[in-house]
Amino acid sequence: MLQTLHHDIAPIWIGPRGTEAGIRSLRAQDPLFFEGDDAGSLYEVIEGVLRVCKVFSDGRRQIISFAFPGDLIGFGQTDVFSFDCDALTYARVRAIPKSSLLRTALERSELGEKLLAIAANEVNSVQNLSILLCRKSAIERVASFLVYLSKRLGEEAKIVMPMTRADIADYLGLTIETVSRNITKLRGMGVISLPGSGSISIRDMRQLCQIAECDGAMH
Amino acid sequence: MLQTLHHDIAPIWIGPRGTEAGIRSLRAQDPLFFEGDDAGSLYEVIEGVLRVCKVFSDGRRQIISFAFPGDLIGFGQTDVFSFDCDALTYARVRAIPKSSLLRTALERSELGEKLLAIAANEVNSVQNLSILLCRKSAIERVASFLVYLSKRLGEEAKIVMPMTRADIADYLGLTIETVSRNITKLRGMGVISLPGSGSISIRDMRQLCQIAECDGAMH
DNA sequence: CGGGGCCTTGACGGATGTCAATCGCGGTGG
DNA sequence: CCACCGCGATTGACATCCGTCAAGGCCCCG
Repeated sequence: MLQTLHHDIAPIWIGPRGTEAGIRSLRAQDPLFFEGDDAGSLYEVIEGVLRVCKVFSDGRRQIISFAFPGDLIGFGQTDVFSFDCDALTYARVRAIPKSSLLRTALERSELGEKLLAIAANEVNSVQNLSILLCRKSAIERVASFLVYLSKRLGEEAKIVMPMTRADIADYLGLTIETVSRNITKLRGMGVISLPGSGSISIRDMRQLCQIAECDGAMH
Repeated sequence: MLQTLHHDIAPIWIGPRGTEAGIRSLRAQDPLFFEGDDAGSLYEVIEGVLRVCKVFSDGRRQIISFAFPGDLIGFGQTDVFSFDCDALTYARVRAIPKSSLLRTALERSELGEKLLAIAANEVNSVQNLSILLCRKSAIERVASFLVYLSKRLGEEAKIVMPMTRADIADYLGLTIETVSRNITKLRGMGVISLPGSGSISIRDMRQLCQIAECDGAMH
């Protein structure tokens, strides 16, 4: 399911570990790159949350993924990026030149397998997102998203939301209003509460998972 | 968009080219493997069309991809397959043991790049499918699918459909009825015609692409 | 000629999108 | 300190698209 996106893939980048080489700091709303930029590097998120999205000529926007610490951005992009990326919060990322990535992978055979594992993970993530987008109702999507977000942010009861309703909507393939209505509905069911602006508390994770259909079948 | 799925990636598998080693022949409806089977090999399609799909406990089915000659099935699967695969038509596939894949990739550095390119392609395919599933109306999806199918089957005017309406529906995230209605609508618009059972002629590819929103933004 | 898939077509209902009004909160300036 | 403003979120009314259910047609094959 959604909450399995990008899990448990350890960073494999050997490079200049202790140094600050290739580190970029971003404030909230700062762009990391735009669609069409040269994709000579990929990025490993060190801190913060970033947003990867594709904007269409008619204004429609699809958020492809949110990237949390440990995630890779831009893996599998060939010559130029096919999407935009910007920071939702203060964030730090490490740039990984693609050349060094390939060289490292070739020098150390066990890394080749990790590369394949990352590719597999990437593919699985997007497949799971597809299934979510095409087979789940609005409330199931919202519940799935909250479960996913909780896992990615450390399983704490109170989630400080790094993204707006519009971001959630564009990720889940819904409208702002539908997201809002279903968050309200979940609150009415006692599954979550909204302790203050920009945060959500999960009061009944078990039930939230049931609504999200986190049952065995989904992976 | 859709029609860019799996394009222009040449087979990289060196192995016993001229021989018949690892070749499997399938009749229509024959399974290639099931979810949970050992994923020790992936498969390159030589001839025919196969269907990759995931069946859920509640009976819902999501077709993840159709595989045409030149396509790879099972790339990125780790220990066991996470989906079923069967043949829609008579088909031949070449089994590629994963061990030989990794070894080959490591021995020849240019293949590492091809592996990355394949991974990139795979990720892009699924991303495009996500966008289709979550941002397009039914008629846009059907039109996209027909454009995609046409490209994959050699751009001939008359398409002999290898799959049923149910397959199309489960690929596009629609119902059989909605697919049927929109095919009828496209016929009414003069964009396609149905010369006989199991085939479709594209009469106005330009307009079909417009309906599919094959405009520049989509890839 | 009859049967069984598969496909098409119609009627209807419900979930979600659209449009619009309002709320709540934080920032800013008087 | 308070009033105002602006943005995001919420809520409501309504429209629309698509799914559901049901009937019938087409075609292949026995």
